[in-house]
Amino acid sequence: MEKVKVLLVEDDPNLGSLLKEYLEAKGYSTILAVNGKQGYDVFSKDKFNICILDVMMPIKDGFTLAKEIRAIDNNVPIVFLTAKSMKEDAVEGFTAGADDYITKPFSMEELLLRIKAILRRTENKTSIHSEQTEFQIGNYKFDYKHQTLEIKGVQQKLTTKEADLLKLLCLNANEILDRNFALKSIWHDDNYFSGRSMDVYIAKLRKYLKEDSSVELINVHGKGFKLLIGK
Amino acid sequence: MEKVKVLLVEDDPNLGSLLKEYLEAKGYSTILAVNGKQGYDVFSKDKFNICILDVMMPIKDGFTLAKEIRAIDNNVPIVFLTAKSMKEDAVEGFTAGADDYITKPFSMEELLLRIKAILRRTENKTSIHSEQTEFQIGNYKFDYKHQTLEIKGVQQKLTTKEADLLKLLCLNANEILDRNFALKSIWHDDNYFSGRSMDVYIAKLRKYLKEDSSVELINVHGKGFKLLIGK
DNA sequence: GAACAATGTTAAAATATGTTAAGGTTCTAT
DNA sequence: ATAGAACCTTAACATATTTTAACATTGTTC
Repeated sequence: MEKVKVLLVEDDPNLGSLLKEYLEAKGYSTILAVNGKQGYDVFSKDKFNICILDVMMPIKDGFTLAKEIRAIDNNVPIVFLTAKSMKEDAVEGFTAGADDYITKPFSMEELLLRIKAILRRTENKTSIHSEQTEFQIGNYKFDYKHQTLEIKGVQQKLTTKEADLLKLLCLNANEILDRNFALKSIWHDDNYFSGRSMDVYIAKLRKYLKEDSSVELINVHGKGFKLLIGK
Repeated sequence: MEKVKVLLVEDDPNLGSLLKEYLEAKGYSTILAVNGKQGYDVFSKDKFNICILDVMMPIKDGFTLAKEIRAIDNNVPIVFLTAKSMKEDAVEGFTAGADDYITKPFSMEELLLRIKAILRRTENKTSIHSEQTEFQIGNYKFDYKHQTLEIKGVQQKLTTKEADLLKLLCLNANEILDRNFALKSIWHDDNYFSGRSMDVYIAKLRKYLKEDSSVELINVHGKGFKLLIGK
């Protein structure tokens, strides 16, 4: 994972270096600029994952800077730090294309949490896959993303429902996958018919999985199913 | 543009209906649920653009509900309303996959602004209006603006519909492109015939994309399509 | 072990999607 | 304006996926 780069523009040197230090300690590569003009220069030369801008600054205020940044990059997340709590300011800030704003005083933890929330949202779109997508089931290799189950070089294509159910079973391997939990997760419903439908899929999965005798898909009466793997 | 759908879960009936009214007035289609359980039921039956959850509720609290919602939909934005201002709670909230949280008391305008910020962030990434115009699809290079798809120096000209659909798929690469969302975005209509038309285009795109075996355009039954890129 | 509930299993019914080609419609060059 | 090309929709038929039905088996309770 690449290090996240933060542009921090804050004219108060105490707060600025404090935040920079904190963010660095949390693993973010942070550049601190002390006014809007410098902030713009830095931004135009480098690429950042997120910008944190103080609103009230001499020379060039945060809103103006945000607009200039937007002109260069329409997508980079921008967070405002503002002492003002007035509605109008907030409106102006968001209009300028902000993704969030934090009113001073704030805790550094809160800032961090908001940064994380924003990054998660943006990164999720671009990173190939953050969730687990490949599973080893005995001698089988299950690729959830591609919906395939392979053993001895033979590949079985799975349907969406088959893959969903098998994934849940894998995530709960050697533990009970609760019947109702699975139904709600996949069928979004736990009525009688959905239940019977799931039972049908369990039967199908058992068929697929019988090439490896160390793998078993058993029922736990009244509770759910358990995928027993290996050993 | 389709109306934005908001799921609001708030146990205080006064605050709840006040917010609902306000959001409706602002043009958001809002469903109000009065507790976590009801919120879950509503969510599992319908599709929402954003969820606003009160944290402290009887029966099922907002954090628990958020986890359940995440199990169904890993992407829908979640905002917490919380009277608590403790760090720990905030941490737990964000861990549960929240995109923002607002501490009571808050102004309705602030809520609206935060909702807007989040929606802009999410929609821009996936909507046909995204500014992004060039995409790498395995060994293919797709130029949306010029409507071309190129591999090994061979250039295929795309029609408008082909390019639109491929762009939406790229913006949601490795994730599900919801069938109805795509239909509404490109065909401005989700009736039967538009759907069949889209299926025809999917088939055409599959033909174009079969030069690179690491690229797959698969169907997710009842949901939509997924463009799988790489590995 | 009788009665009921839960699960196993297979197949038919109902939906959804895949694909090709035939019809329309719109655009473009003359 | 009009023929031809390009594009989009609709039709028609094929296949895939999911749900429902039907009946068999297993487990639980008393």
